[in-house]
Amino acid sequence: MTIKDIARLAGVSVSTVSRVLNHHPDVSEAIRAQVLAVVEEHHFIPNTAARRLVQPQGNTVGVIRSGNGDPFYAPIFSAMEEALRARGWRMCLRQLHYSDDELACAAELERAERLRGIILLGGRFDYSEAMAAPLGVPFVCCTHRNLFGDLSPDRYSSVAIDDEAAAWRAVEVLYALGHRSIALLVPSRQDHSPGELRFRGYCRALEAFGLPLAPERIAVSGSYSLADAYRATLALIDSGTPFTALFAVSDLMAAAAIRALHERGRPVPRDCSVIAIDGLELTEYTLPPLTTLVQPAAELGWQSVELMLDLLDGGAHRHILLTPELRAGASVAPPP
Amino acid sequence: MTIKDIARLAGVSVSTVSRVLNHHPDVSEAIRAQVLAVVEEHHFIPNTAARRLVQPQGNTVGVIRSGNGDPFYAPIFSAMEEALRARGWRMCLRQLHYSDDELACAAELERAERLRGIILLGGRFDYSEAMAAPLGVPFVCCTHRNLFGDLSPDRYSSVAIDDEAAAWRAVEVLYALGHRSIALLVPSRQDHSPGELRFRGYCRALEAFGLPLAPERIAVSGSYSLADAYRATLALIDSGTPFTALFAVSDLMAAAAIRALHERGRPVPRDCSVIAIDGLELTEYTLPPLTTLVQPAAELGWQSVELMLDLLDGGAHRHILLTPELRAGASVAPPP
DNA sequence: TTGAAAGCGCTAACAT
DNA sequence: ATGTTAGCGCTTTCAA
Repeated sequence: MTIKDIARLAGVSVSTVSRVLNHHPDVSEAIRAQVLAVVEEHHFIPNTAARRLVQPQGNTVGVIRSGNGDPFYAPIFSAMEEALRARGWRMCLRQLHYSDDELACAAELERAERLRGIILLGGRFDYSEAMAAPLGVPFVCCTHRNLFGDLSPDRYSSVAIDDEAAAWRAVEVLYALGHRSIALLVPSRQDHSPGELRFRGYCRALEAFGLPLAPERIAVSGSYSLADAYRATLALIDSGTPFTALFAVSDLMAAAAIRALHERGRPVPRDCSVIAIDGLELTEYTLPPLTTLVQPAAELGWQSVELMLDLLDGGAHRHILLTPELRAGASVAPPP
Repeated sequence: MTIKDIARLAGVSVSTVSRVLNHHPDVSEAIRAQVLAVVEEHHFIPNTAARRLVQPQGNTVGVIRSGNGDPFYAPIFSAMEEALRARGWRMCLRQLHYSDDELACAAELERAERLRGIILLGGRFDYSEAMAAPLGVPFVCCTHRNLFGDLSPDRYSSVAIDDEAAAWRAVEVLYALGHRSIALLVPSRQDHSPGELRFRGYCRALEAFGLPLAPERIAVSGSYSLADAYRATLALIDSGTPFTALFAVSDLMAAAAIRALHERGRPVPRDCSVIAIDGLELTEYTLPPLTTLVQPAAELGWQSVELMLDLLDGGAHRHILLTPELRAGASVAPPP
């Protein structure tokens, strides 16, 4: 079933069918109805491949999802998919692991699927001009910015929270409660990921509050995984370093940390407070409910689509910084 | 950049370039190398739209993801995406909410994207012949089977766990510990979702163990959401109905139930045991770590791809039943 | 082993 | 307002 068949059945030419299908105004109402009737009757849907072949501009946006497996990205991704579809755009997805090169993948996808633009969800912070060079279409970073590479800010767009500021706020909450020995749980001090920025925010906050930065109070887990966070927290506790509060850079890591603390006889928040950043829905129902800075997931998703469509419409690159909201759980309290 | 350009640059004809690109054997090594050199040099990737237009058979499998938002599906989906890509297939994704009609969406997607097959992730259990009729390509259901509709089993394939048996096992674990008043937390008794099957398994198990089926011990939450599960559990507790254990039909619901129990002064597992089905990674790190029947997520994902490719290869429809594994957490104990 | 040419289904000039 | 027709980039007969 092609438009040729529809044309024949409706007693019109293919171009008329094409016009009807593409909502062109210059078709008489009578003919339009006539054609649509046949289309409906046969459940006809035009061949997308042919359409894309002939239309220089497609309507597909690529989404590269890095750090796959992290539940934090799920609602952001869903929001993106919905926003894209609502605006009449197709999405082409590629899921990557943290170690994969998302920019190389993006370039490949762009050419293979004739993408109009690319949204990078959860990528890295260290793009160079050279890495971005193969990309022929605009791209927007969601949940990250290029803070470490030399790629100019007017070469890409982004939506993210201010990780450093968020970390500062987390530490501030603990400080305001009276904590002076605040430990940190982070995957790495210098992996150019959000963790590094949150580590920075932690350092700056301590400094601002006149607290010493004690390296022995920093648990480096090596990854964002629950298992690694759990192990690193146990090691921190077992090292004997005193601390009355812990700032975990992600909800997931905080959950693992709380279990570790509990198992070493340090109930949260009575013996130790825990705060984090991300705001998974589930951690609102854990014991204790986690106090955390919630990232506006849905907004991150649709803002990145908004940014993309604006770009495709000739708009300039922009960088949006969203503010996380403190979700008061029950994992923080004054020091014992 | 098209194969025409490549042909010109390599000093050969377009058909030769096409042959090289498609790994046809009848090309001399010299020419092949010559062409590949030009292809490499220009990072040429053939236009997929043109390719798909001309090839009667595409290489795209559609994935319809229902019940979007449930974190349980995430690892299954990732496994699918990876399996598909590893075998050289493209994936076209559509995310749906529980209320959407996945079969109608599938039919539309099939024609718009020229799909070869469709995988339904997390759909319903009540397909009729009429609903499946518009589908012109084979489909496989992942995590569900058609237990309520009249669609014949040889019209589709499936991979899932035996929900009823899993529920039975969950109840059995509680029974073996000595529990005789076992409550149930379920979204609905008759929504044709996995919950209904697990409800059935619960009923059958009680019957087999000679335990009465007390309707007042069944908390119906209305949905799979944390918030609803939390409310329903509070209502169950507040109703005064005695119970020493609770079987929640999903991990997520169990987490919410544990918090509710805790807040009403019934610590888990000392005062009340809780068991569930699904096996989210996170619930292994909650307090207490959840005892649950873990669904083999990765296997569900790649088995559904396996089934699909087998079907596309002329194979017959099959129905695979996987067995969940008991993950011993710390949320169950003998009754107080 | 290689090349020439037809045609996949569609859109968009251009004609009428 | 409607029809005719030339491609879009590719694969695949069919010839050489």
